[in-house]
Amino acid sequence: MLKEERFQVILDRLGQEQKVYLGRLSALLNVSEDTIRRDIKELADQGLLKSVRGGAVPHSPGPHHFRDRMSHDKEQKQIIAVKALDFLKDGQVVVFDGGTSALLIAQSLPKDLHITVVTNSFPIVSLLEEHEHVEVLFAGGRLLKNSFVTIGNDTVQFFKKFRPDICLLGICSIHTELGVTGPDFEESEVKRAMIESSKEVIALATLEKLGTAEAYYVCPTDNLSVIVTDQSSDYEEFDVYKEKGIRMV
Amino acid sequence: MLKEERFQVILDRLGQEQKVYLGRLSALLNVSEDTIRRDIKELADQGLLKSVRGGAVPHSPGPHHFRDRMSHDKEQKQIIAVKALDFLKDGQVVVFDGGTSALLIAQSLPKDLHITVVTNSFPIVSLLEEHEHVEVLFAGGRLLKNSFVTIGNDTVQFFKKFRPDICLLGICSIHTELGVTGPDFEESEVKRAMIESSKEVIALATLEKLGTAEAYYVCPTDNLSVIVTDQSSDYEEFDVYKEKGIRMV
DNA sequence: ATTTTTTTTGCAAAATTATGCAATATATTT
DNA sequence: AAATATATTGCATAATTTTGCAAAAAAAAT
Repeated sequence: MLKEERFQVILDRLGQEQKVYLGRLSALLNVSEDTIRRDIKELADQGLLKSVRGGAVPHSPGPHHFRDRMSHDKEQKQIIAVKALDFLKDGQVVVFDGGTSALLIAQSLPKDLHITVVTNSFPIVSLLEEHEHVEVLFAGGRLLKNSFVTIGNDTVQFFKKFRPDICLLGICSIHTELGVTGPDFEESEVKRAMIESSKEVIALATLEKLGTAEAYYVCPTDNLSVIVTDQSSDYEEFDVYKEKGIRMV
Repeated sequence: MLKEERFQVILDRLGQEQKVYLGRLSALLNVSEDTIRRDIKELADQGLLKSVRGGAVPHSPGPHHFRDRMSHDKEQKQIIAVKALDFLKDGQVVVFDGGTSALLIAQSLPKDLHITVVTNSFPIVSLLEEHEHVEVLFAGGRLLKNSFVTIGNDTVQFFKKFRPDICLLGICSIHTELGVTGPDFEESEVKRAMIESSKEVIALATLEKLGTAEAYYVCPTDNLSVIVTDQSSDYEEFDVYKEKGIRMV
């Protein structure tokens, strides 16, 4: 029996059931479980299914939905979130960026904090639902379906109307020379507006973001007041920022 | 049994029930509560549900969980929603009011309709998440926590920027002499802005709303093009509107 | 403040998967 | 057709993950 035939059988079954087991397939096709396992691995590499312990399940395709990206760096980002909370005080007006870093901060926000939140992110609003003492100002604009933030000129103009105390800025890439950059033009525009209107910018960056750059320019590193990262140990790179008067946490 | 199968069971249950319990699931799936707890934790990390003490509740980090307390007139409003759908055509720019009437329309919206929606309501956006061909423009402003709409001057200004084809307007109270009125000043302001910018206004009113009035003025009846109600039988009151050139459905 | 319940954490047993290796089958070259 | 190279398969073993249990910690309830 050809390997391709087994592939077909496996995929057919997955088309009908929601799962396949190593043992069953092994018995059905008269090969060892190892073989089936290798088959599944190969199919998984092609993205045709998802290999799981004990078998396989249909691969849920589709481009990165908002929910998926959340799990990525979660530990590191959670660490960052906790550190960043120290900067928030009662009475402040705070901008929350649309990224997942800021989202985790919103998630950890104490219920008794009295602040005004300015944001363009629906998930943030959703999380702040229960916080009675948080006033929310939402930036209008065109809705970006996959990340649930608003963008465009309206959004930019909205941020320009305020003078918030703090901006919690999720960082895609940051580089000592090239400054802060991001992968999307319109989101970069919005970030820039947030930054320029705020008195103080707190950058939220996992270590892997440091020293990288992307296509669209957001702002120079000078605009940042604080960079919050997930590691306490010192890197040489930290010193470059410190010399610029940026506080590293 | 695959771990993924348990995941599926848990998520399925959450799709139907409002919550799931560790104990029940443990018994149902023949695994320890610890395992269920870990499953829930994993699903929670992916944002597929929210882990709570003793079990889990539905939750997406995207919108989705703006709880709609629209039990009141649901049947009548559903009737209205279906009727109102006839007015929506591909290519139109449509304003959705923040009320529950408009919400039900959004819920019944065909997936293949190509329209641009302008709204100040989070629940509307949440419902439109899956509609690929609907572009959403969201009005920024101050967030009203209990109804999840934005209000205030920013919201008003946002609507003034457009010239939508249709405005789907939920009606609190309408009176042949006094016009359309509502119970909240700021919401009235927003409604007025929606109405004034739109070419055509479709009023959504259950019968009990007819002939009543409230504290804050929204607009005269002249501004309405169509009134959609939940009864086909004719009332004398209908004729008054018809004489004014308003179509009754 | 105390009791009860639930969650977290460490740990060991069981199950699953990855890896190296030898045997077999398949393809390619001469 | 024979020889050689390449790929596939099954098995043993090592590494990893999952799972349930028990104790400690934390959170509600009283």
